[in-house]
Amino acid sequence: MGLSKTEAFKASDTRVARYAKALAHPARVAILRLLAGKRSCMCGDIVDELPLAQSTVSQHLKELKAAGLIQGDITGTSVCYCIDPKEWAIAQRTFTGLMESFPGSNPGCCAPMKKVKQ
Amino acid sequence: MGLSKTEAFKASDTRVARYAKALAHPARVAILRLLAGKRSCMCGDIVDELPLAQSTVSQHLKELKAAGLIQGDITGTSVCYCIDPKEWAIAQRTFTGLMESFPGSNPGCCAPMKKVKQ
DNA sequence: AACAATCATCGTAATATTGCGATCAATAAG
DNA sequence: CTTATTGATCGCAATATTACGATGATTGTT
Repeated sequence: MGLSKTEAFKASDTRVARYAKALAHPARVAILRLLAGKRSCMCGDIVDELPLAQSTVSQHLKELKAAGLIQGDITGTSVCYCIDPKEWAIAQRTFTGLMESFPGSNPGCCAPMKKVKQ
Repeated sequence: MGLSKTEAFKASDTRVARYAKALAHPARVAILRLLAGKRSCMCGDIVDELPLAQSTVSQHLKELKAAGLIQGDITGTSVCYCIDPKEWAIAQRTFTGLMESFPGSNPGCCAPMKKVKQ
């Protein structure tokens, strides 16, 4: 079906998935790194840095914006995109919250016998 | 086209995207939380906990395994899945590495004038 | 050997994503 | 007013994802 049954899961899991989806493409990660590093970036500069067409980059920016991670302000004919610090902090906590829920080691788990093939 | 031009991006960005993709579905996040919490989990238990068919869960497990985040060991007729501590630590560093690349605030960026519509 | 249980895989359908060119809207420049 | 420039949006094509039922393979049980 292709339709994620998002409603049927816990809100906390859905939130992780939402942020993760925003990071699930190298182009979007690259964009975020550009914005995080330069702390300000014109849309045109981003397009120049990536091996993608302008329309494609615009779409990725749209997704990052939908996820709340970035915001864009119009300055004349160009647009300045930058990271939304508040949302970024939430995303950071969201990821560390998941990652730290694992104690760090798995003592008695999965006695190392035969690995499943798959 | 639908084919991610993965080759054209930096390896570090692709790595983030790979882990993020594994977390980009609530069901997979839920699975990881189950494994992280119980520190050992039979496949059957996971299926019982999720509102998805067995074959669908199996597919999600396959993706998590492909991402390296979990491993599965056969015990008789059932399979014990658990988190791969080593890979999990790498993923953790990968995410925090990205998230911390942002200083935390955006002083002079994007003078708050008109927000872009989109 | 026959049967049940567990889980992977296959086939299929519905939907989402990725990417591009073309076009549109808005502002700036002449 | 006309023309660039910038960036969003539309429409399309190719591919990926999500989900399920059916089927297979493996192991345990009778």
